[in-house]
Amino acid sequence: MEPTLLLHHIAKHITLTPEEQDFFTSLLHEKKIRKKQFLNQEGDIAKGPVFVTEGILRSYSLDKNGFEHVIQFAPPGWWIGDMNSMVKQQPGILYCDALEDSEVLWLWKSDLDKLYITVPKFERFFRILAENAIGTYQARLVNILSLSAKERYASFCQLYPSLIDCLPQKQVASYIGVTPEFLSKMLRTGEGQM
Amino acid sequence: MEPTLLLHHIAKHITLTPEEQDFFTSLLHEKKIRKKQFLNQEGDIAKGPVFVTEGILRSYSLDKNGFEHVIQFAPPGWWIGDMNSMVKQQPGILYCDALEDSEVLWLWKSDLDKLYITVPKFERFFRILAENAIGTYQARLVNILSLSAKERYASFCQLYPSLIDCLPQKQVASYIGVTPEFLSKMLRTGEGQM
DNA sequence: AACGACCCTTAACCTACATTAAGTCCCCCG
DNA sequence: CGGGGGACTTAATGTAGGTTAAGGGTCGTT
Repeated sequence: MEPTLLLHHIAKHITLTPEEQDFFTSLLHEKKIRKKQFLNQEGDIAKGPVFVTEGILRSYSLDKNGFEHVIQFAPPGWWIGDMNSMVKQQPGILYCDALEDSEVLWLWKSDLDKLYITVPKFERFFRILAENAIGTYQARLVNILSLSAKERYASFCQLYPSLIDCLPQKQVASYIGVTPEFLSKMLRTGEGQM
Repeated sequence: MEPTLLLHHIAKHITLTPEEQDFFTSLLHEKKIRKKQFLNQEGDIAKGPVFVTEGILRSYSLDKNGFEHVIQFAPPGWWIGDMNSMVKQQPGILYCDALEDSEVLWLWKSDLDKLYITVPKFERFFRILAENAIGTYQARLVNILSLSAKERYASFCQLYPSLIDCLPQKQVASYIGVTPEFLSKMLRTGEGQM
């Protein structure tokens, strides 16, 4: 197991003693997820928080016509999952799968609850994490509600410069909320203006 | 000041000693906000978290054509604000105003930071709060991305049965992402099906 | 009582985006 | 080497929802 990325990530917000670090690490599980394999499907109950160490995962919903709508991409260093399902241990509304062969670290929700009690510093860590996520979701909502498709694309490019050219175009289309056909036309036509 | 609602709200998730409760209460500020008055405007730096005790607030963005897009409604018992602005103390992207004469309790971000240190239990409280908010935002995104306007309206009615008939219709329209004219037409035409 | 402010409605017209349907390219797998 | 599936494109046609413009109702203020 290679928890270095995750431990660095944590060290940015809280300072752990070696023992605390070891205890935390002992709760982690590793999982390899090959391209197109699912981490979760709609209706599943999320086991616990999931941290990406390699590859790219995505979460998405499926509408009644069978179309996918990407909620989030998760390259290495990101967390992913259906929050309501994880927190309340209820069936989720999101699918979660790998766009490339990937690797994640995760822990059981029940172990996380124990962790909060034995190492309360983690309350702080996950609070900060959650607050940042809220900021991101608020910004995303503003985006979807108040920008045109072209502007949403521009905004995506700015926000995820690293993802833009390693992701199939149709995934980007799904994230910004248009069909692949329309994104294709948009990129051809609108080389210039907005 | 009337912090009962807020204290009840807190007691659902953590248990405070009388002293802790007093200390927390001593950090609170009360503010009355009359209808149409602003709590925050775009570009402001949020002072700290805001809890609604009376009335209704809303947060919204303003697009480049001057149209409003409601991000959230906050009746009594809800928190509201621009999370990125509050957490990172940077200019926000949201406006926040009162739809009715309202009353809120709030604390300075700097006092909140002190509170986390003197009463670490609050880390837990705000973590839980933030996690629930993420669940709500995820669900809202799924809604916007994968439902039609009619379905979004139905979903809104289900989620906020108490708000639906105390809110001007144009506010609901803005929340579900359509024009007031279109919502009006929708309600007339589609009495029956979906 | 009357003014304005605000909200809701209606209806004609408009457009950003979806749908459908071919067709190309390319890469992976047999 | 051959073929099939996935990703991308193109273009014709369709539609959900926007825009514009006008009129009417209600309420709070003077």
